[in-house]
Amino acid sequence: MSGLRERQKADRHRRIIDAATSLFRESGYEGAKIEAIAAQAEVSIGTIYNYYQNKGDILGAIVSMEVNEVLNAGRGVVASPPANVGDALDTLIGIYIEHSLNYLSKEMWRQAMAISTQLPDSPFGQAYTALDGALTDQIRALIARLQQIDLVRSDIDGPAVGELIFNNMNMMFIEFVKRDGARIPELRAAIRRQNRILVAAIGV
Amino acid sequence: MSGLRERQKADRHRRIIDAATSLFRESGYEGAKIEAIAAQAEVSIGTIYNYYQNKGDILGAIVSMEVNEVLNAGRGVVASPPANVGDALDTLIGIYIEHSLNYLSKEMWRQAMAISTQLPDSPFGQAYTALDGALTDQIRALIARLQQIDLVRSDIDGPAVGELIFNNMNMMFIEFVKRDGARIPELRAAIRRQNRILVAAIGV
DNA sequence: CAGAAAAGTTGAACCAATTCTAAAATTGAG
DNA sequence: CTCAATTTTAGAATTGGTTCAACTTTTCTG
Repeated sequence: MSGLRERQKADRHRRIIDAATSLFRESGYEGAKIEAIAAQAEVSIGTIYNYYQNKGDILGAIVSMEVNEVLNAGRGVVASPPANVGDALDTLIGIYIEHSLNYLSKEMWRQAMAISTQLPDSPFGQAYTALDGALTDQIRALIARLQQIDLVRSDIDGPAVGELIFNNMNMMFIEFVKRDGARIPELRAAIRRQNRILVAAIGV
Repeated sequence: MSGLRERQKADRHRRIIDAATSLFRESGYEGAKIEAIAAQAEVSIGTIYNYYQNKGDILGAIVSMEVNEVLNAGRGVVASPPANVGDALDTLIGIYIEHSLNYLSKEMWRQAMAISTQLPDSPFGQAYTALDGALTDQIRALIARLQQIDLVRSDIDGPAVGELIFNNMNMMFIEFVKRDGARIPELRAAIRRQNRILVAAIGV
C-alpha cells in the first residue's frame, strides 16, 4: 500500500488546490469556472468531482488552511497574554483579523460564509462550523488564562463571555467582508469599543 | 397614469410572491424551480425576471415582510418595557425569535442569509443589511429607553451595547437555523445566559 | 509475469438559473 | 379613434455546475 497511487492522489489534490487558489484570487469564486480549474490543474472535470463534492468544498479546503494558520498564530497569545484584559483581547482578535486576508479575498470569504450557511451538512459546512468552534474555544482559553493570573474575576461565566466575544467579532467580520470599502483599522476600533463594555464587567 | 398597467403589475407581483411562498415552503428554496413558480403564478419565466433580478430577490421580498412584522411587534416592548433589564432584553429577543419561523422555514432562512452575504450589493443583499440595521436600532432604542427610566446606567456606551447584543443574538440565530434539530427554548436560554453578563455590567 | 479486481479518470450529456430578442399589449398625442 | 412609441411578455437559447457510464491505470493474486 501507499505506492504510486497514493502519491498521484496527493499530487492531484495539491494541483487542484493550487489552481483553484490562483483562479479564485484572479477571477473571483464565480468567475473561476470548474473547467478552467481542471485545465490549470491538468486534470479532468470528473476528477475534480472525485476529490471534492462540489465547487464549494474546494474553497472550503483553502479556508481551512487559512483558519488553521490563524489558530496557530493565536496560541502564542493565549500562552502568554498581555498584562491587561483589554489588550489581551485586542491582541488575539488583532491576529485573527490581520491574518484573515492573507490568502483569501473578501469575495472568497463571502462565498465561504454563504456556502457554510447554505449547506451546513456538506463537508465544508461542517468543517466551517468546527473552525468557528475552535476559534470560540481559543477565546475561551484566553479568558480562562486571564482568570488564572487574576486579571479576570474568577466568578464570571467564562464560556459564555468567550462565546459572546467571538459571536460579536464574527458578526463584525461578516459585515466587514460584505463592504469592499471597509478597512481593518476601523473594524478593530469598533470591536475594541464593544469589548470595552465587557472588559469593564469582567476585569478584576 | 396608473391605469390598467399599474394594476396588472401589482397583481403579478402578488401572484409571484404567493406562488413562491407556497412552493418554497413545500419543496424548499432549491426544490422550487423558477419554471414551477412561473406556472403557478400564471406568468412566464421572463416576466419573473422582469420583476425580480434573480431567484434570491423573490425570497428577499418574503423575508422583508417577515422581518418587518417582527420589527412592528418589537415596538410595543420598546415603548413599555418590563421593569428590569434582563427581562426587557429577553422579551424583545423572545419576540424576534418566536416570530422568526412563522412564515420562513429554517431552510429559507439559511438561503436568505447565504444570499445576503454572497451578494451584498444586490437589492436583496442591501435590504437584508438594512433590516439587520433596523433590528440593531430597535435594541439600541430599548437600551436608551431603559436609561431614561434609570434601569440602565446613563454613562454606558448604549449604541455599542446594542450592537453587541444584536450581533451575539444574530450569530446565535444563524447557528440555530443551521441545525435542524435545534429548539427555540434552548436558543433563548443560551442567549439569556450570555446577556446576563452584560446585564450585570450595565444595570444600575 | 499474466490476468482479474479494484480504484480512479474522463468528458459528453443533463439540468436549472439566467439572458436575449421577437412579438404583444398599453399608453398618449394628434 | 388611430397609430407610433414605450413597456412588458414569452419562451427558446445560453451557460456553467454536476452526474454518470465507459475507459484506463494501478494493485493484487497465483
